Amino acid sequence: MKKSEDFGEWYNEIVELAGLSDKRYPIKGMNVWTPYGWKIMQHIDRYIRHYCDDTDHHEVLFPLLIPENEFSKEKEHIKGFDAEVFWVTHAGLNPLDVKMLLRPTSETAMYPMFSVWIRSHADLPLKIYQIVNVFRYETKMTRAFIRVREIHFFESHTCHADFEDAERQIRENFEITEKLMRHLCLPYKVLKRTEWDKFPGACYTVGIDMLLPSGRSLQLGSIHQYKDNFSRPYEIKYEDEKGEHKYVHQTTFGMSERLIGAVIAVHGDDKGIIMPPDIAPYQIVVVPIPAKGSVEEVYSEAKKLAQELKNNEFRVHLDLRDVRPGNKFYDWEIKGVPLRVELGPRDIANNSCVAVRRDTGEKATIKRSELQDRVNTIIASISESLLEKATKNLENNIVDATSLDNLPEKLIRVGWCGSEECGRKIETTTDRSILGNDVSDASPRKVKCVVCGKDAENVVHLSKPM
RNA sequence: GGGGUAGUAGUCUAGUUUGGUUUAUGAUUCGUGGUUCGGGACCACGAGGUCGUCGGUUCAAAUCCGACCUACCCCA
Repeated sequence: MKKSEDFGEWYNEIVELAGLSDKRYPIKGMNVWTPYGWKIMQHIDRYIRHYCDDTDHHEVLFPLLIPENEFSKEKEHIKGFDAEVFWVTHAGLNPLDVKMLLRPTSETAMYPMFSVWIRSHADLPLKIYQIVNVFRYETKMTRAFIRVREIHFFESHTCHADFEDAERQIRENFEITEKLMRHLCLPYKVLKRTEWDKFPGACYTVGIDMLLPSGRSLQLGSIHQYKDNFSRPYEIKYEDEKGEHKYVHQTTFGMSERLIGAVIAVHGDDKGIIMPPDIAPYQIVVVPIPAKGSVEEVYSEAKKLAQELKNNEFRVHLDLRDVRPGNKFYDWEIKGVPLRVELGPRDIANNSCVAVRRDTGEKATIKRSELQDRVNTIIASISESLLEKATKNLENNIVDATSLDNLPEKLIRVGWCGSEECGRKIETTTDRSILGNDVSDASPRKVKCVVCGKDAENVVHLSKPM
């Protein structure tokens, strides 16, 4: 189980051993969420709900099925998704006149309703989101959380009076992303996609990208400016103060279960995964160390200890299984519980316990009277150091290049004049994709286009996407 | 998009070359009882399989043939 030797194999093995998902369900790319993995996802969803609600988005739930005629209204959009939809062609024994599809994303489910809901400028902005599963017929090899056919994700959809207000929404989405990623201890890049790589139907697309240990990039989410590209075919109009009828401007924002894949990939080590404390199903596991003659005493003290920690708002698991302590240590290390607290006869005699950090392996003997403070400090420090380590790692894997020869398997930055001709050339000669320029970079440097040599304003990131 | 390899208890695996005495092998896992417990314990007894699915060849198929499903790999 060496992470550095074969990342792909390590990843599959860890997902299975840690009990995050079961891929034995007999449909390709449709895995079962097992309890431990689902708990992680629910913690992530909880933060998504919190930050969406906090910014006046409202949660909704649209039907899974979309009729074919609604799906077909925006022509770029169908072109982009046609090849990867699952169709419902029959109801009972009867073939359907109008086929239905399993949503690959919900624009075409929601927008007919938006057109009914929105009448006046007073109805704007409309900001909604939902947390659902979507279906995409992936033909490539699937991988738990990273490439699946049934995807758990959240999508927010907004409608605005004009382009500027939609732009404001996109800036708000960047802020939500930052807060969310902080809980996951994940560094990331916000990169504006090329014209030929944008979401089908969008005016522009911004990707939220991170880097895997293999050197490939992984897109964790995306934010789209639609302008009025969808509101025209779907007739989403409002009447402004002057009585004029105008089309709304729209945005979407989404992130998926890939976030879990990223957490595993970035923080994990040879012993297993390491859960960031904010999303860990259990932040602390209490392992009693019984000894001949003191079993009852150790167990009852361990129960007290666990309850004490629970009272201090930690998510705690007390492991009373009848297996040896060493066995439990290995199990919880694979599952990545941030902090392990051991309690044996020696500790009881000293009125203390032993705390072991999952990320560094550091052991500390803690007086029971100081338990709450010390544990608080350690948990906070684990979050900090996970983010710090991951950030350093990302920075060390970004390389500025002035030519396209002999590029390492990292995130490459090069100058690009912005022309499609040069862009395509960059992609074909390097066998990489242009992920785009960093939208958070406020002071663009003067560079030359790596292909034509002209002055360029775009410093774009290249990588091989997962 | 094109090609390749594989599928035998929860998991890994022997057996497939050359169809027929292996009761389909072994380990692990699981269950019960006991001794244990500060980094993967041990003893005893027990449980677990339509050999991926469907069809074909044959007196006879885990074994040969075909399709499909699934997993994994390589190339574009």
